[in-house]
Amino acid sequence: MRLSRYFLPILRETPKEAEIVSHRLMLRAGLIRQEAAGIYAWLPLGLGVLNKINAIIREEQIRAGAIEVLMPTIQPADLWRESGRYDAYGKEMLRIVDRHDREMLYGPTNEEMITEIVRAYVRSYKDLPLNLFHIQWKFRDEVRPRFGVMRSREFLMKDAYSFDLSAEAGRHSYNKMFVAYLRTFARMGLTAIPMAAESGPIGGNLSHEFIILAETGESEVFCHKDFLRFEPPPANIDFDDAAALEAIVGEWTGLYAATSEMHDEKAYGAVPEASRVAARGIEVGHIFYFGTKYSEPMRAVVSGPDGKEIVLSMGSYGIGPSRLAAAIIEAGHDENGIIWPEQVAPFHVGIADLKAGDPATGKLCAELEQQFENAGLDVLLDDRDERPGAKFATLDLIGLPWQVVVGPKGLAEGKVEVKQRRGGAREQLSPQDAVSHIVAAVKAARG
RNA sequence: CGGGGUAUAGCGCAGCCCGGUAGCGCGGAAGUUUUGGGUACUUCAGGUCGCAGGUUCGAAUCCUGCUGCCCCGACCA
Repeated sequence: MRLSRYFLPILRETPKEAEIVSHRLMLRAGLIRQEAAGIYAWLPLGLGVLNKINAIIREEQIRAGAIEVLMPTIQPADLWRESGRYDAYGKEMLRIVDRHDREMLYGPTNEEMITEIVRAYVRSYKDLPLNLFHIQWKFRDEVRPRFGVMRSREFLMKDAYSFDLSAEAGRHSYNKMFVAYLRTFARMGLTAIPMAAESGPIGGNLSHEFIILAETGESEVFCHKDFLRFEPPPANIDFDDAAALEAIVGEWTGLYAATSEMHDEKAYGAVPEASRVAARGIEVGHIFYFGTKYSEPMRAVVSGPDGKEIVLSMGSYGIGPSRLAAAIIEAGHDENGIIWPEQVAPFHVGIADLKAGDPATGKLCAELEQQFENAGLDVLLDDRDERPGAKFATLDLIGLPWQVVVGPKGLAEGKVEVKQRRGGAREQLSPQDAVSHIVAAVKAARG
């Protein structure tokens, strides 16, 4: 992609409404634009990140056996009357009336709808277990949206819903998602720690929040230091091996970890002092097992082997991709801008043509661009007629993991400068070495 | 929803107290200059001063009402 033909509205100054670093950088780097309180448009660079996050989530959901669907944003109120949540939900639910005076709502979540779908088609125990997920925009009319897309009213959400014949099978489904989440966040370059959680308005009795540590996190968290060294489960894990999954979950829940709401001073005190971590965290995922909370009132049942009716056991599993984009920035930035991990970077490499219009630098830049693209990397070529300083500042701000600087000085010696955004290390390499070096590094990071 | 702010050019702000018809920096356009870490200078374009009403010869400025947005708290993926 040529920057001269792209849409990258970067801001030199920080809009005053942005308090936390991810919000500031998302506005400055041209990722998002606020359209109303807690409602954002995603600009090309931001959408690029969001799509990469979604792709990782989708891959890991499918790996764990979940199947993708897409449910609407607008739902009929009657569905929510069945579960009793229409009156229970309160003002956070955006209620709307259509031209026929039918009561509708902009969905804050989809348990009722997925239960309606499953009960309509699934009649036999042979059709289970089933886990359906979707990635869709949701709306919660927060009293006070803030921190940009970290706590917005409209937000993108991956939600998976599991259906099982028994609580025990439901537990296995829960564990599948638990393990999938460990892999998902690790692949985004994040260390997410599962913490015991309140199940809130969704209901249920088994629940974990996945929290990443960040100074600007919204909640106070306490955990054992060893979590920061845990390795995520491998890609070839057998999701049908219930015992193996239970062992992994056991390992990841064996050490103390809790948010302030669930904090137990006594249990935390039992952790050796040198291993205690008290920090702030951002919730990026939340999983629940809630049994028959919705299937019972909504009559989601199947016939068992003996012909008797079985009420389905359910769980739901959320990840907020839009919030994750901000969380990843909170976890990776410096004074100059964003530092994207390779796996979610909107472009893997940025090429700066320091003398746009010069035939020699232009030719080499075009060749480099082509070679990176041939290797499957996403490339942004800054071919604008700008001063070198402006190009360096732009590349640092938007945080692409690798920068290749092509200028007349280096070219005279047959070299280009390769800079790694994280850490800032720079070296002079031949164009060929630059390509192979970066391609190898990106492939290694992608795993 | 309680408390506190704020609204003037794309962004950041001054002007308001003491009413006289709008300004600065950045950004944008044109040009000169510069050429490896947001260069310097010149010129230009761009604003129903959030909206509605009122006071006044005259309102960005004073008064009333409304709305948007932000911050603190409570709440929350």
